[in-house]
Order: sequence, then structure tokens, then C-alpha cells
Amino acid sequence: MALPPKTVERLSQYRRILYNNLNKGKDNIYSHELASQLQLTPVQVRRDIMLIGYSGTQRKGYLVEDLITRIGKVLDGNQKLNTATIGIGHLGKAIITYFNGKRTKLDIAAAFDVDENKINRVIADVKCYHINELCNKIKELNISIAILTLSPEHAQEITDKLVVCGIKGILNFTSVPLNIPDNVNIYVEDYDMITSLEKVAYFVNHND
Amino acid sequence: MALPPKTVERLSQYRRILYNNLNKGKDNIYSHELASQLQLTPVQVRRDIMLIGYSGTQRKGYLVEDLITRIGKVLDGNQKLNTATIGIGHLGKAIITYFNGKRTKLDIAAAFDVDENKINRVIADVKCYHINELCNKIKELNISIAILTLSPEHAQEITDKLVVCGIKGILNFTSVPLNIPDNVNIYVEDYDMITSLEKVAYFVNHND
DNA sequence: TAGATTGTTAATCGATTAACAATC
DNA sequence: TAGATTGTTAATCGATTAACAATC
Repeated sequence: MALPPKTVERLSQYRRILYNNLNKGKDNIYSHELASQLQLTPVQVRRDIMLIGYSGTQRKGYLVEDLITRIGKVLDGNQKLNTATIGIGHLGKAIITYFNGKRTKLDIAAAFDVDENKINRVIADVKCYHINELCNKIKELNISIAILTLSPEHAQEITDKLVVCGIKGILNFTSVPLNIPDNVNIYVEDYDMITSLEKVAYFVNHND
Repeated sequence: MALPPKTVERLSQYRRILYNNLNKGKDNIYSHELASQLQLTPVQVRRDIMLIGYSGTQRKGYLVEDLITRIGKVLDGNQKLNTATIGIGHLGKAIITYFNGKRTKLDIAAAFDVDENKINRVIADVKCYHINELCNKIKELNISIAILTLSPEHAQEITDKLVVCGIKGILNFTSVPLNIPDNVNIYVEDYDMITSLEKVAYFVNHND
């Protein structure tokens, strides 16, 4: 039923590139153009687009606007999802500000921190609440995705709370593997900058 | 010759978990313990460790310190690599501060920005230089890896400079696919937060 | 028509997991 | 010895790519 994870990732990238091209006044695009702009193969692009049931034409390739719409239907689904950023350090701020510039159906509806000084501050239109209000606000604002940008020490503790509050997805930047009970169905995506950097270092040392 | 990319990523994670365990006074560890702490399978852990040529014992599993040392030899290589962060917004600061807390052979040796106000400031022991000095400092400080945390509009322009300056690896957070000439051998790792978030949203909408 | 393109299946490649021998 | 573990090959699974028919 669900698309392959890698295809989902690429669809997100196609959409961004398609918007770029749309802004440049391009209204149709070939698979090889999309491919070269993302450093993929044209076949892969066509296959991904096939998987979401969109069709181009042999003469003009894909219609940029239509394809954007189609990808939107697939990625965003019907309901707009609300997200919350937990931990308002540099990384949390980076995500909030970065995010609000971009066009997407996702919305950062709230931010949370323990630091009293940050409470009620507004960063790029997002209001910061005290972590004690986590559950209340998640329910009140209908938040289904949490972005964890807090310090590693509190990652598991907050995750436990999120599970209880009924969160549906977590984007975890804390570099701590999170423990989620088996009986709940939460999608977790982990990202660790140190791992990425160590990977670059390894392949720099092994570039033959 | 080189290890599979996925194995490299996991080795980085094993190392962190191993340090955690070492700090708790654990001096040996079983594959199933490592696996459960990272939510992997014990076989996968054993296979990865096999690939780096380390051996445990059936009685006591792996020696934590020895394994850390072995992973270090593999990931870090012989030479310590220097890195530079380019673009000192929230994300750049996040990386610099986050990074300096962690133990690793990698070193952030310099930061760069265009903003005159940031020049010569020191963030978590890292000095900020003007982007005009990019090439000079890369050579002077023997920097081989660049971390791109600048705005998307300047990503390609700076990349072109980095290529000329002889950079070896790039960790690209700008969400712009970078164009690198074919005749140079630069390892590029891309990461895009929006894509990750959209992926979480997709699988939240498709969690059956 | 010739050339360029899309759509799709089959083949290949890479990564994970199952199975199991060896051993403490 | 019985039980738990490691090390490793073979099988499986998933993702990419090659090949090619269809068509504008």
C-alpha cells in the first residue's frame, strides 16, 4: 500500500525542484531534466512518478503544476498535519525559522522548552510554551508530529510523555535511540549529524 | 575495499553507545545488548563487527574499550581531519556547539560567514572568518571537510569555490543539490530536514 | 519517418536476515 | 553436558538499473 521510503524521500525533492522550475516559468519538464537537477537517473524519476500514478506525455514530458499537485496529494494526504518543536536551542530555532520560509502543508503549531525565559516568546510566528503544557497543547492544537531538538538527557523522558499524549510521528535529532512501546504505532525518523559527518570523513579517507 | 555505507553509519552509532556503556562501568557487551540499545538485530551487529575484523568471545561478547578503539581506527583513519562550518545562522551555531561537546577525532577548525558582525567572533572555541578568506584558511588550517549551513541561494557559488580550494568532502544542509565537476573526487553527503519531516508526515498518514 | 520520449518488466545490485556450525 | 554466544555463508528482501515496447 505505502510507497517505498526512498521514493517518498525523492518525491519531496522532486516537489522542491518542480517549484523552482515553476518559478522560472517552466511549465513542462522531462524526466532527464528532473534527474540531472537532482543527480539521479531519468529511469528512477519516471519509475517514481509511475508509482504515484501520474502520467506525462512523450512530447512534452510532465506538466510541472499538475505533477506538483499530484505529489502534494500523495505526500500531504488529505489532512494537514500539525507539528511541534521540542527544545528551543540553536537547532530548534534553525528548524522553526527554516521551515516557515518553505511552502508545505505541514505547520509548526507550537514550540516547547523548560527555560522560563523562553516561555511565551514567539519565534518566526511560533509560540513557545512550557514543557509542562505539552500534553494539553498537543491535544488543543491537534499536533501529531513532534520534532525533538532537546538535549539527549531528556529525550527518553519526553518521548514517554509524547507516547502517552498520543503523538503519531517523531523526527528525532537527539542522537539518542528512542524506546517506544510495542503496542503503539508511532513512526520515528532518526537523524544524527555526527554520524553524517563521520560518514563523510570515512569516505574522504577512502576515496580511491 | 571500503565498507558499505550503511555499515559505516552504524559503526558511528555503535561507538556512541559503547562510550555510554563504558561510562556506566560496563567493560564487555553482547551483540544483543548493542542491538537492543540501537533497535537493530544482533546478527547485523555481529556482521558489521565482523566486517571491521574485530572478534569477541563466546563467553563475554565484545570488550567495550577494544571495540571502541577498533571502530576508531576504521572510522577516523590515521589522519585527524579538520572541518569548517560555512554559514553561521542558527543551524551553523547548532552544529558547532553540538559538535564540540562530543568526543570524536574530527575537529571544527573554522567558521565562515559574510556578515561583518560575526567576523572574529568565537563560538564554542571556533573562530569565525570572512568568507573571502575561505581559500586561504582552508589551506592554512588544512581543512578537508566543509559543512554547508548557509542559505540556499549561495550554496552553489560557495561550492564552486570549495572545489577550487581542494576540499575533499562536503556535508550539505542547504537542500540544494550541488553541482560538482566530474573530474574532481569530492564526497558529498546531503541532508534535508524538510524531506525528513515530509517523510514522517507521509508514514503517519499511512500507518496501518 | 526518424528521433526522442514515457511506461514498465526483468535483471542486477546491495543490504538484511535466516540458518547453522563452532566454541566457550 | 546444556545453553548461550560468536562468526559466517546462503537466502531473502528491497531498491536501482537495463532493456525495450509503445507513442508522439
